[in-house]
Amino acid sequence: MTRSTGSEDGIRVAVSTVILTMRRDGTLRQSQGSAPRIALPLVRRTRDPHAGAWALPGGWLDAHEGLAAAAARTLAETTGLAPSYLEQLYAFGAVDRSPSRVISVVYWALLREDLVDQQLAAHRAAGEEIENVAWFDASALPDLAFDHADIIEYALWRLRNKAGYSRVAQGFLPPEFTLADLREAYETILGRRLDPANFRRQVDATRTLIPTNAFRTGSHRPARLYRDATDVELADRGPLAPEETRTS
Amino acid sequence: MTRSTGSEDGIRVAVSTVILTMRRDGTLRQSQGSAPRIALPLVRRTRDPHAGAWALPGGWLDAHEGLAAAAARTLAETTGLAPSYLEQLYAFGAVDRSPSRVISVVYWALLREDLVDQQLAAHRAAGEEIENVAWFDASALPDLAFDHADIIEYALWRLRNKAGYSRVAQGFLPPEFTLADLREAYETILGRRLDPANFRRQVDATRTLIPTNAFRTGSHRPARLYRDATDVELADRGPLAPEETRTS
DNA sequence: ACAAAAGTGTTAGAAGTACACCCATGT
DNA sequence: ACATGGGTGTACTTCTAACACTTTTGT
Repeated sequence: MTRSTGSEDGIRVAVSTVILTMRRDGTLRQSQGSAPRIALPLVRRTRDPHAGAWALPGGWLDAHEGLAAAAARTLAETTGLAPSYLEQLYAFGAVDRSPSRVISVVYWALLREDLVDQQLAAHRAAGEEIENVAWFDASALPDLAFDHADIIEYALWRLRNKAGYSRVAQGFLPPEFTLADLREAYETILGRRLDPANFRRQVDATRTLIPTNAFRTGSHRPARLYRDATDVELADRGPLAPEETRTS
Repeated sequence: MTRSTGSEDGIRVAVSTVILTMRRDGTLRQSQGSAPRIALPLVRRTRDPHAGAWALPGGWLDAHEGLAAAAARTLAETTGLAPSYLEQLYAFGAVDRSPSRVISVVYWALLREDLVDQQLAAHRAAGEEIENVAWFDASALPDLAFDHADIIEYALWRLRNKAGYSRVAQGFLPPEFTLADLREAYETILGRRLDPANFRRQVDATRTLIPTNAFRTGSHRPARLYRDATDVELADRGPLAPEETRTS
C-alpha cells in the first residue's frame, strides 16, 4: 500500500461482451435447415490498435454505469436486442494486452435465435448493413484484435461447461419450444448427439419445464410445446445477479 | 461509443483477495485438536470510507502490474506467504459500492495450513501483531466494509462448489499428506462427514495421487503418505492461468 | 487385550446409456 | 402405406452411499 489514491495512473476500464446465438446454416429456412451453429457479432476496428482487425463489441465503462449495464448497452448497440442470459465472464488485465493499460471486464450473453434471425432478416431486407458489424460462425473466426480470440474461446468453453449442469441452453430459445428444439440447442453447444429418449426423461426429471396444451404441427407427429416452469435463473450468474443485471 | 478515450473519468481499479486457509481450533496442538475451520485474514481500515471496519486485504492496481500479480502481492504483504492456489473470483463494479467509483477485481487464494500455522506462531512468539491484520473464522466475521461480506460469501460458495469437482482442497495441505488429511480438508470445506472407505476409492479412481513409501506414525495404525501425481492444476483457474499467475 | 484409525469387501439403490419398439401425423 | 420424428419401455452399466469387516498400531 504505497500509494493512497490510485487515481490518474493511466489505467482505463473497458467492457466487452461475447454475444452468442444459435443460427441455422442458410441464414433462413425458418423451420429446419441443416444443423445450427453458434454465431457471434464482431466489430471491425477503425482506430489504430489493431485497426482493420475484428474485435468484440464493447466500449469504455462510463463512470455512472454498472458493469453489467455497460455490457447490456453494448449488446443493444450491436444487435438492438436484450439478452436472454447475461453473465460476467472474466476480467482481463495483462499488462501487455494493449499498448495502453486497459482492464477489460468481459461479459457473455445469449440471444434468442428467433429474434436474432428476425433482426438480421430485417436489416438485410432494408439493405442496411449495420456499420462495421458482422456475424461470424464461432468455428470460423477472422483475425481478432488484442486477446479477443482467447476470450471467445473461453466464453465457448464456459457455455459448454455450463450446459452440462444448468439450463443455459434455453437462452437460445423462445419462451415456448419443443423438446426437440431444446435438445438441438444442447447438441449444438456440446457438439454431440443426444439420445432423444434419455434427454426427455432427464429434463422432466428436473421439473423445470411445464408442458403447455399447444403443439407444434409440422411434417410429422405434432410435438408438445413447453415453457419454463419457474422464475428461477437459468444458471447462477455470479455473486450478485440478478440485481446487477438490472440495467434500469 | 460516445467517448473515445475513456480516460480520466474518475474510475479506479483496485485488487482485493480473499485469502482462505484451514486452521485448527485451539491455535495450536500441532496434531489433532478439534475440527478445523476455514479462516481468513482481514485488515482494519484506518481511512474514512468505512474507517474502523474490517476489509479484505488489497490495494490499488499498479499501472505496470498484472491483476494476478497484484493479488499475489497483497497476499505476501498480508501473510508473507505464497499462495497454494490463486484464482480470479469476480470483478465488482456496482456504481454505489463505494463513495468514489471503484472497480474491484477480486481474487481468492488458498494457503497451506501448516505454513500459516507456522507463520502465525512465529509472529505470536515475537509478540509482534502485524499492523491492523487479524485472522477470523469464516463463520464468525466482524462488520465488514463495502460489499466485502458478499464477496467473502461468494468466495466460500465457490470453494465449496469447486471442491465438488476438482482437487482444490489440496491447496490447504502440504506436499505430502494422508488420505485422512485430505478427507478432513474436504469435510471442512463441505461441512459434512465423508465415508472414509468411499472417499479412498473415489480419490484413487482419479489417479491423481501417488502413494509414497512413507507413513505417518501416530497414535494408531500408520497411514500412508501421498503426494500429487501430476503437475496438472488443482482446478481450472480461468482462461489464461497458469500464465497470468506467474508473478515473476 | 483393547481402542481406534487404516484399509478392504459387499450390497442396494440411483443415475446414466443404449436401443427396441409403438404412436401420430403429412405426404 | 410409409417415412419420419414424437414418445414409451426396458435392460445394462456405472456411480454412489451405507456399512460390515479385517488389519495394524499405541497404550
